[in-house]
Amino acid sequence: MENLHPADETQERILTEAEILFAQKGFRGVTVREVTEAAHANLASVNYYFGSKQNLYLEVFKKRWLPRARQLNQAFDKNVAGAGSDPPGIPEVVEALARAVLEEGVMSEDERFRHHQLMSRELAEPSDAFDLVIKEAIRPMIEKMTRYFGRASLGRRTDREIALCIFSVMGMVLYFNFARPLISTVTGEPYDKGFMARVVSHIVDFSLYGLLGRKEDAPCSAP
Amino acid sequence: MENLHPADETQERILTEAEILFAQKGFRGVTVREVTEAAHANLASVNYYFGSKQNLYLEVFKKRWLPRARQLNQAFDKNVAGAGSDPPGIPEVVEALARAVLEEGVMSEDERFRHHQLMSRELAEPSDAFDLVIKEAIRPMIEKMTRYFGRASLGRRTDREIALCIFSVMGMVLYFNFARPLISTVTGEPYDKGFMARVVSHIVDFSLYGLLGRKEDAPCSAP
DNA sequence: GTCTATAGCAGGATAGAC
DNA sequence: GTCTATCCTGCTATAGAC
Repeated sequence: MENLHPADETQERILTEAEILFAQKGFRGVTVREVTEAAHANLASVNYYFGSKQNLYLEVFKKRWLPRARQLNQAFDKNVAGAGSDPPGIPEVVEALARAVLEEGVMSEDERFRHHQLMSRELAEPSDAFDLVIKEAIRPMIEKMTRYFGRASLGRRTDREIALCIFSVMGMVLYFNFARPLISTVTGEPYDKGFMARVVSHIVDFSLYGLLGRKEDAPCSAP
Repeated sequence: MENLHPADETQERILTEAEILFAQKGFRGVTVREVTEAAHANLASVNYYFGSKQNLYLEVFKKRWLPRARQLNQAFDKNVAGAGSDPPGIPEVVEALARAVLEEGVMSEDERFRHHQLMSRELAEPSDAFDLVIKEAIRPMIEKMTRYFGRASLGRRTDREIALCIFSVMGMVLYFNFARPLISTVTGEPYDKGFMARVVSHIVDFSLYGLLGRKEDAPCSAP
């Protein structure tokens, strides 16, 4: 007779629920009991499949986070290529990035939110997964953008200045994710699709022209 | 005979060490044992003076975080006033903000770092202290900046767009603090005074002119 | 006010039946 | 592979001696 929950499916369910909970409350904030209950699995299953809670956390990054990071990376490439201009200019690259990272595309709004939450936690308080995040996802992305920006000869900026610019853009992007409680409290607006769309075009506009140096009659967010 | 550790001093020591630890590891990551040991106080003293761990956390915000937030706020005002121009322009306001928040002034580098760490944690995962942070520190600051920016008639931006701009600047500022592990790993540079000075001028420049609209070639609104 | 001792509980991990 | 029962550690909070 077949089992109701075959092994590999149980593993998958645990990974799924673990990721949701780790993103919400961080490693320390989550208990193994919580995870297994959410996954409708037995308390012992985490240790059976993953050896320890710590290793489950790492596996969430290896099996779930990393593939999505690569998806985003590909979406970015596709967006840049889709913009047409060759070589792509700064506006095209920045918009491609913001779209890939913030807009509903390959993954759902919730999934993307979790993705950034998990990453933000690692960036602020590194653990086992930090190296993996840096080496496999962030550094390649930064190198790619440095090449784009360098090729477009970004003002007379040095590589070091370009790195600061990239961090600034990343900072805005992540901030609009992790500070959601602040932002919706202060603006009084719901964090919905419409708001996100305004955030994306704001970030593009702000990154390109800042507060003062706007293109005449700039695009910015409409309503 | 006088006591070696009078009551009020013990309270103060506990607050001091608690703040350091909460900033480093968050509420859940810190144990009462850790705090009392660091403060050279008894395990029972946290409950004696503060009632509970949760309330100790809240008191750290009331007694330590808030006064410093007000100091930063005053430093900001002073910087704006010191810039001379009346009414102050956008560049003056942005620079005054970045200086107040990032540069070594009223408080030490470590102290400022802790301050932002504590705040970032609340912004991402609100607890009891969230309302206090918003009402007493962030909202007043945002309102003040909205007035400055509005008075300087920032392009033809609406209040809603101005709010997004303010969040963007805040996002960069906080990101350069909380993502230190990432930034020093990727740049390979130490997070010292020299680096921070470059970060401040980068943030000012980036906020004002973005990637493209630099001073020399893109005057649109009045400086 | 300070300290020791401990109650009382939650958590991660494991042994062993099925 | 799955599940129950349990061990053991480490936590917050408190009682009560000094």
